[in-house]
Amino acid sequence: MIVAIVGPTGVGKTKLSIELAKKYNAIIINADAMQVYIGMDIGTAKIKEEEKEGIPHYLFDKSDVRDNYTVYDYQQDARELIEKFKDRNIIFVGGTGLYLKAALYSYEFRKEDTTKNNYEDLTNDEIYALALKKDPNMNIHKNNRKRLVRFLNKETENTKKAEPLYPAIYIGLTCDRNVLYDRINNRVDEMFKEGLVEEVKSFYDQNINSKAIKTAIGYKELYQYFEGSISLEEAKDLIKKNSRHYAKRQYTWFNNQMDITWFNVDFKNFNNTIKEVEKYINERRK
RNA sequence: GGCAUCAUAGCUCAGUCGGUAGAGCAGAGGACUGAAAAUCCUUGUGUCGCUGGUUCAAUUCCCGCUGGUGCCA
Repeated sequence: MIVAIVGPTGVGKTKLSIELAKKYNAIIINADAMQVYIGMDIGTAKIKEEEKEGIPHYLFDKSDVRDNYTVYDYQQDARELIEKFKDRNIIFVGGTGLYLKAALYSYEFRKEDTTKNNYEDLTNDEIYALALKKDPNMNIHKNNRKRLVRFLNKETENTKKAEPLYPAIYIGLTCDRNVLYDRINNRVDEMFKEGLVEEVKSFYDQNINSKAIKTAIGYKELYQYFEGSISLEEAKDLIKKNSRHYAKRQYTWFNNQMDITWFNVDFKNFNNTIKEVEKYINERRK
């Protein structure tokens, strides 16, 4: 059985994953694009060693921060684990919808041009025109330069709609939007107390400017602070804001890209939530 | 106390030489096949502080009131 626990940042996915893993004697596989990196701990709210309660965790701390770990790598690694543990219960936990879909749905990544032309000297309109020339049905917006360039560098694109490849039970954790935003804000304050600034500073001092650092919320903003372009307070507020925006995008993905069953989290009595989810899983696996 | 100045969307503020208003941020919705915590798209009606006056018509001009800010006492 494969269970995937999804939802926005800060709803309690990690906690639920441990409880369910204990009940179903499952292993846990990370489905979070940033928790794969070694050393990015506080800022990614990664589970601590003592919280794992002896349950095997995979694809956490998988890559060096300096390396570019991509969806493609994730798909390979995740599917390898699915095969390896096909006789066991597997729980995916994480908020990166694309990673989950790449692992569990029929995503096929096609070969890309390795010369990596980034079309730097072309305007958005010119790149857009090139993409349309390549495929008139292409529907990437002309301002989405990053995706247009990627599209142009690909030999072909798989246009088939992605179907579920590995049967899985999708559990979505959610709560009232205002409650979630409060939780996110408070969690950022907690991260600062736990030493987020020091964690990020050590990367900064090592002169690391990798994709992971430039991408991850909590890291990119503190880099701006170290570089002197914003104050520490501003960095903190930015982290909160970006986390809120991120949570919203996660909802958009999970609501529209995957077939999720949502559960409202009872923060006062988390056991209620666990029981509700467990009941649902037991019904579904019959 | 006197003089000046401000009061407009949740916030910061534009603006209307008088015809009931618009940006940024916040918020909301959406897209998504090798950077995904990324990248990109769509979305702004609110007693224009309160009361009265002038006017066909006032958020806009005028009197007063209330509150904020600054300067002078």
